[in-house]
Amino acid sequence: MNSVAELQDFIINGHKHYMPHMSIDAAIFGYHDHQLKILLSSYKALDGYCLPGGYIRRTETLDEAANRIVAERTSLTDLYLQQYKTFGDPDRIKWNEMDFENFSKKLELKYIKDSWLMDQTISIGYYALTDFSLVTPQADVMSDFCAWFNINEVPPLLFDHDQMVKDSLHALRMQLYYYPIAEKLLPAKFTLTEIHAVYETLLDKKLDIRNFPKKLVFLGLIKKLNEKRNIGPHRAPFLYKFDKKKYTKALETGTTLT
Amino acid sequence: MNSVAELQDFIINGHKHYMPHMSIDAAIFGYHDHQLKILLSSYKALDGYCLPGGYIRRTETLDEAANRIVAERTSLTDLYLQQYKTFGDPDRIKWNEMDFENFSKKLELKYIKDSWLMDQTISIGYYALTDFSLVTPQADVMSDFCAWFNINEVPPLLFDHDQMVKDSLHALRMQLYYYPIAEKLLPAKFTLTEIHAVYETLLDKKLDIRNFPKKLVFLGLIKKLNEKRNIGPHRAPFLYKFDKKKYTKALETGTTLT
DNA sequence: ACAAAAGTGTTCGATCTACACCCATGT
DNA sequence: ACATGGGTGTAGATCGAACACTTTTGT
Repeated sequence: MNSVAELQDFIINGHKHYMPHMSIDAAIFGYHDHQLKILLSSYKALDGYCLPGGYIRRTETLDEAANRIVAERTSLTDLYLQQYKTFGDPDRIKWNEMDFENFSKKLELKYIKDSWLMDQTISIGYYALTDFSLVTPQADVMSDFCAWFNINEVPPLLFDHDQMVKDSLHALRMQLYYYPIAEKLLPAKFTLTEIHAVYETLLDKKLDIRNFPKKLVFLGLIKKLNEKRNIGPHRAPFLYKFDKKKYTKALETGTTLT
Repeated sequence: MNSVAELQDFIINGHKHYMPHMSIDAAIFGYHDHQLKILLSSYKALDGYCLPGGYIRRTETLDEAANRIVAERTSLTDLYLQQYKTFGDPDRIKWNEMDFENFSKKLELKYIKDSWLMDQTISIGYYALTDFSLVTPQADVMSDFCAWFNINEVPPLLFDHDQMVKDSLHALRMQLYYYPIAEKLLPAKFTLTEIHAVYETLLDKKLDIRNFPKKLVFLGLIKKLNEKRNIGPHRAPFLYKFDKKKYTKALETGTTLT
């Protein structure tokens, strides 16, 4: 949805193609080089930031919808995506935070107030995980802007999105103990130092540098390759890769990792 | 909702008071004396069983709605209740399984086909846990009947409810390792044998009779009382109770229990 | 030779598992 | 005294946590 005309049509007729009263909000986490970020957007004439979201097409599964919504902002598909909780407090959206008139004026739209979009909405929370260096955040007609924020510098968000960030981050960290999620954040071949940094950053705690690889190799999740990477004036580190079979099996059954 | 007139009004005007396109389905698990059961209902003129469900009032939170829905079937409030997953496949409800004409005729209703109820619906899955001996299952105008089924004798269910049972049971068992859920299934004072049976039955596996109490007492979750129960011609077992403080704290933070 | 990062092994304590016999009570 | 279910302790294995020095490489 990129033109104002399309948006106008969406506002009037969207409920024929999308499920009304229902949205998906995505906490998209991005890792790169010891940093954990989250993608926030701001809407035209709304004062503040929120998680990117969208609606569910009547022909889509929830996972498909979440994938599409995330792809619209990141241009990436196939990143790690998980439903974690559904939010439905009747007062989760504070309508005084929405400035319809301003919004409509800014975009030269009509019918905002009576639109299906303005009814009470329950939101399905998804989180996604990707390498933020691969992503150029995309705004669209409704959003002023869309950008990565450092996880420790997230401003207070609109609606119940503070809660969503908190819950999604908690879910992500819990899952990290059971599922080898890190695969999507690393190149096909990576060093021990790199994967170690991923875990430390996502969990926001120190992991013993000597015990950590033991566990991963013991579990069979990663395999040492007979290659090294040249990194300048230092000892060349060995490269590792995920064992695809063990990895996908672990995604199903779960493994523990401290 | 107990009269046909109320139901008729609900079918026509319900969307003013309830969120349309959205329902809650509850997997209500009941434990008693080594048995695990689940509450199923069947709808008039629908061929088969399904999980009890309901709609969300526009003034309710999701948890409140789930509580109400569960209370309508069990007459109990305040049982252990958890949201575990939201289901939204566009084909999750096979409309050929719904026999509107038959249903309408049976209840002498009009307007079924055009009702808000007949649109595509996303369902929020909750599970609940209670002592089934405390519950007399309640049917209502829409349901023929509502009864406890042994968990191993659940017939194939309508819609995507087989998946719901599977997922909810999995969620329940996972949570049982982290949260001392059993409290709601036992009298205030209980014996080690009783709580042991609860865990073995819910997890469907053997737990060492000697190691099990060690863990619980070590964690401080339960406390030995200076009372015994008279159980006839055998040694009288000591009674235990949950340590409320530790218990509620564990509900927040989680504990592990193997 | 030195600076920078990689890589590696052992010990200790905690925890988990497995396992079998004696105890208390009522009839 | 006996039948029934209640209750307890220990040893071995496994797992996780803590910890510091040597190796490699390019300049």
